[in-house]
Amino acid sequence: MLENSLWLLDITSEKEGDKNIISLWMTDVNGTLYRLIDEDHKDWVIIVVPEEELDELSLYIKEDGGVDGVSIIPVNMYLLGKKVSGLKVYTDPDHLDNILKKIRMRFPEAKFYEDDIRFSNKYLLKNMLSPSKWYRVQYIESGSSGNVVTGVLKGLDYSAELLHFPNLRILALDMIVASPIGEPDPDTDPILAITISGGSIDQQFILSDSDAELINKLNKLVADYNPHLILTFEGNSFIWPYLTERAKNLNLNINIGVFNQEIHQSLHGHYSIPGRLNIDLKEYVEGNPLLQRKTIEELAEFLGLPAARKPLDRLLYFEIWNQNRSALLEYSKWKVQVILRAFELLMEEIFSLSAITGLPADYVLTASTGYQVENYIMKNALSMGEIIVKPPGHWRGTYTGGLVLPPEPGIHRDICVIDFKSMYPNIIMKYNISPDTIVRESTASNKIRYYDEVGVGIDLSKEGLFPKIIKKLIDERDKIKVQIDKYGAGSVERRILDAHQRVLKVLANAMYGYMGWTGARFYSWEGAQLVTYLGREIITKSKEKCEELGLKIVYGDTDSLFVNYDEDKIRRLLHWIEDELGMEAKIDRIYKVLLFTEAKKRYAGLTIEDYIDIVGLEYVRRDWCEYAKETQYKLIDMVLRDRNKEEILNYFRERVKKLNDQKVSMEKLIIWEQITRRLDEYKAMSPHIAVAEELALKGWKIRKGMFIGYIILRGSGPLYKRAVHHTMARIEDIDWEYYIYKQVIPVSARVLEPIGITKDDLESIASGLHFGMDRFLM
DNA sequence: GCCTGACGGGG
DNA sequence: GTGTACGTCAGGC
Repeated sequence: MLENSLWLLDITSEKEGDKNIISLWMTDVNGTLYRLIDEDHKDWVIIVVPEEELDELSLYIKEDGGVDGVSIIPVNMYLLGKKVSGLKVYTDPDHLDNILKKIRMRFPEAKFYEDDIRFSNKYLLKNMLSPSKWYRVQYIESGSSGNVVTGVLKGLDYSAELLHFPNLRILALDMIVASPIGEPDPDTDPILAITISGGSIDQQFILSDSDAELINKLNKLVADYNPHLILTFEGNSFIWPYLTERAKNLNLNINIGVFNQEIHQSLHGHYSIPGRLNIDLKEYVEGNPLLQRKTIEELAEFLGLPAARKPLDRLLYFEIWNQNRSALLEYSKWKVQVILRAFELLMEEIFSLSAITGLPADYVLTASTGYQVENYIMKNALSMGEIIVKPPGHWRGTYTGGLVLPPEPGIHRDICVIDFKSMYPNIIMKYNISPDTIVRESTASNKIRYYDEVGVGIDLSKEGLFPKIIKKLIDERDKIKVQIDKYGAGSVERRILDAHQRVLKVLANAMYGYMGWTGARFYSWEGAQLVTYLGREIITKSKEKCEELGLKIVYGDTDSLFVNYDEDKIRRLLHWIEDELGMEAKIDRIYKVLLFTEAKKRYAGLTIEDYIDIVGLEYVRRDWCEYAKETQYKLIDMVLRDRNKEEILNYFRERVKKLNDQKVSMEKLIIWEQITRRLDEYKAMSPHIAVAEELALKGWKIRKGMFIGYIILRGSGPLYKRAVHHTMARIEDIDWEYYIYKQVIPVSARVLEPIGITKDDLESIASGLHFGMDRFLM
């Protein structure tokens, strides 16, 4: 038997003969790939029946179940906090369905659990394994073919090693396809080029006779290089489905798995490449709220990577391919370089997310936050003796959320923001709120705390699953924060630890949202409702305390209070919060100048660090054109820095004049909006929907999540009849007045009204410009 | 003028 | 396919 330190890349399960075998795909520190198989893993189901039927059920399965190889273990576990006895029945996955069918008929009362978890995931959960971690592995080598060591797994121990990654071989890939009419179709439109880069490879295959050649080259190149990871941008949503379909039409395969297996679609639109990780950075971008437009250009900018010489829109690929091919080929090369560099910068985060949640590094990005959190909860539930329940699935209706105090409109000076530290996670811990501690009956006792106001009781006799998990996340994070200081700024170790602690924080913060999610296995409507209720209580009491102390409150939202910056009173407030409420609050930021309109959730401030902070206003939103947003930013800057009205109005006039003179580039006039549902599900017409329908008629696939960038043109009728896709707009058709009166003026008025400049004033200036007046008298 | 649908960012 | 609160616009009557 051999032993080695190996890093778990991925897990797959497949049928070989009549056996379902698990393959662990691992790599050693040098990058040698291992496939270790485990044939012993059985699928299982937990069956809970009334106590008195337990023996009968056990006997029935043993004698009448009619299936060989079944083993039964009696278990005592918790079902959402309630102790239950049941049977854990192990068998092959193929037989599981059959057995369940029979038992269901014979024991109609029986409840089944954990039969809805994927076979390979059960393996990880049962053995407490996470991908993207190191293990001490014992195995018997059964051969080694090409670049892969194959063997039979004999034992595996967790290794605490966290601070380095194996030497991974990485390939980034991009593909160019185009069609004269609309969306390229794999039935008719060949692959025009494939760009691949990574390690010493830097290649671009360009279509000559047939694209079959391109596919063959791709297959060969992947086999030769044997990468651990294949990176794309939009691989799962576009490249892989197109490539596999195109290959099928040519009687070829995309057989880029480690043993030349085909790539195939697995869960939730993820494509699985056996033995390799398929990481699609589009999915990273979609999960990162700091990125608005979800484009590769934005990702590059976000990470400080070089920009494309000129971003190219997919709608124009056909035209560009025919007229300026080299530009398109260069663009594709730029894309793969961005993908490679971006992954270098993001790998710590992605691998941390994988190691902590227990989902493989490629699938973890495909999974939404809810499923990431859920997998982490499942890991912990199992080790705490909780049965993993199924999602209850029915929506219990909406409930009241956080409390928002009305802002005091106008300009304020020296305001500080008091912020409760991780308010919801702390409420969950302090009040023991968890699906397994909720009590529905209003039984008052010393072990049950009942909240009349929301009609929810909490069992205080044992610590709940969610509080335990949050505590663990916080403890682990604290440990890392101590460890982190041992390493120098910019070191690999520090970056890994930092990514790790950020993921722990994100998960802790996501627990409340998960609790209120209808689709969650551990959905707890009562729990989520109680959390927000207690949050409102805390903020209300703190507000009253401020008033008592003589701190003037100008605004507050959910877990924050904006008060005048009086250090002494604030110190007393913070102590009171700690002593009386048992919560922790801190000074989050201090504003020299702060601007509020009448609207909640919208303000702008100048911090003591001289940083302009803009919240909720049009400047931070993507559904306003760039030109209007730039204007608003500059006006905010001028207002907060006490520039005089004349100067401010001069700037405004200059901005409107540029539009009036038609001297603004079209790019800055694009309005971006997202398609959030299928087109036939829309009840109302609006510009971006009209444009999307237009594109659909031209043969483009309109997918949920797509961004439509449109321009408003001159003409009559509703806006949606005058909106065109930005690639199809001509500058001479632009409705400049729309941009003046419906874009620039509203966003300007919003931030100028607090200093006494009205929308009417601005409109007079604008109309004055039409008539050739360049001076406005107030 | 008022209501509804749709969108996006905040905490 | 984590939650609720909120403002704003366009469309449609």
